Formats: sequence, structure tokens, C-alpha cells
Amino acid sequence: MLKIKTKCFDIEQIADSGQCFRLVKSTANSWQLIAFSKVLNIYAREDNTYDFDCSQDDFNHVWSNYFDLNIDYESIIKSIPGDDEYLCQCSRVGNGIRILKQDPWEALISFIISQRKSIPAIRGCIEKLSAKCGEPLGSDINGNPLFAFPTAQAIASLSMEELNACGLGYRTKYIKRTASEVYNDDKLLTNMFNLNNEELSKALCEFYGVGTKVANCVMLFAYHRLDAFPVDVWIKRILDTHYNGVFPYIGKIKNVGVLQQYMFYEAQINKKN
DNA sequence: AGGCAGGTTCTTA
DNA sequence: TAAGAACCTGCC
Repeated sequence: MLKIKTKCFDIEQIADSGQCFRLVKSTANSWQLIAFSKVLNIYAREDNTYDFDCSQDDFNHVWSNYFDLNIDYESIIKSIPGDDEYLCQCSRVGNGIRILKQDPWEALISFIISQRKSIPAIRGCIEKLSAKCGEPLGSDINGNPLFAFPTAQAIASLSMEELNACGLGYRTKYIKRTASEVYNDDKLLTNMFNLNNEELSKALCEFYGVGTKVANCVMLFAYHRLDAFPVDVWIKRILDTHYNGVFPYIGKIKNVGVLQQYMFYEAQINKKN
């Protein structure tokens, strides 16, 4: 177990922020994450401390990076204009959120699946897909088998019928074609790290089934473009309510993608209550 | 029961 | 920066 204590890091907030779909609460104070073909169990302890059930090596090379622990989120929060009471409130409520650095392939497929689906439905699809053709990763504490997110080759090899059995609906054809393209050019997604934001957005939108919103999610949650600003129905509602339809800080202050997460999370919390 | 869900594509004007 | 319909399926 590795003891982790960091400012601006709250695993429950991250799990509820909707940016990833395979970080789930397993008990009252523990979470299970599957990413990069690894299973990580995280335990919340007293005093904002977490125990990561992993080696020091995995922490240094995988999870520290995944959870973006090397960026100073306090300074991002401080950059919020003080007279914007609503946004300051959101940043207080969600100050433990980090923008994850997810695998671009997994994020691309996950957010194609996400269109017009509720979060539980998205999770269900991804779990079915992983169980169907992902690499086995042992089992959880209840004996349920766990699977890595499938490779592009694995998904590209599935028939339309097999894909459809995962509840993908009309997205099946999007997934099929995108998986084939990524499988046929195994450096495609990696090379896209070299593109600037505009080029990256354009390149992502060329995938079948990827539009502006999905592209922005992949940019923010996998390519770590903190200025990407995904606008979904929730954010649109928020912008209409608080900002007359347009987020006024785009192009004005940095890291608007982080602010987007604070606003989205705050809305999720209000929904629960 | 039936609308709606973290959109995108396709058609039509 | 053109609107509007169609789209699969499961959740609420």
C-alpha cells in the first residue's frame, strides 16, 4: 500500500465527474479502477489520505501520471475571477477533481459510445465490450472476473452482431470503422499527441461517429488539452442559466476545461440532492 | 407506458 | 454560424 496525500485530490469527486467510466465505488470507502490493463484499488483513510494498492514503480510511472498529480490545481482555482460567485462556488465544491490522462484509444471508443446514453448505460456497454474481448485481469474481491479495455485489434475483429450484443445500438458502425482505422495504423492515436489543439480536434472529428463534443472530451480527458471545453446538454443548460449561453472565459483565461469539470460536477451533485 | 439520455450523421432547403 | 429528422437501446 502506498499512502497518498495531495491537495486537490478527491477520488469520489473524480469518480462522479463523468470523465471516466471504469472507476467505481466498491465499498463505502474504497474504489476500483481499471486502466492501462491494470486494476487499482484505492482506499480512503482519515485526514484526506488515500492508500493506493500498487507498487511504488506503478505509482511513479502509471498512476501519478494518470491522476495528473504533478499539476498545481490550486493555482488553476485561483485564476477564477473572484467576482464570479457561481464559478467560485463550483470550484469549491469540486476542488478535488483532476483531469485524468486516459488512454486515447479507450477514451475515443468510450465517448463514441456515450452519445445519447446515460452514464450507467455507458458503463454497461463498456463492461460488456471488455468482457467480450478484453484481456482477463483476475477477479475482484467478490469473485467477479475483471477485464482490460479491449485493444483496437480485438474490437476490429468482432462481427457487427457481436458488437451489437454489447448494447451499442446505432453506434456499432461507428465503433467498427473507428477500431479498424486505429488497428490498421497503430501509431495513429499516439502521433496525434504532436498536433496542436486545432489540428487535433480536426483529426478526431474525422473518425466516423465523432463530432465536436466527443472530440473535445477525448482532447480533454486523454490528450490533456486543458483548454478543450466539451459542451454537452448539461453544460449547455448551465451556460444558458448562468452565462447567457456563452462561456465568457474561453480564450481569456487558461484551463477552461478544468472549469468545465467543476461546473459539470456541481450540477451532478445538485441532481442527486 | 413513454420520454429521454453527456450527439452525430444524413437529408433537405 | 443552416435547420430538422433519424437513429438503437436501456434507464427512469
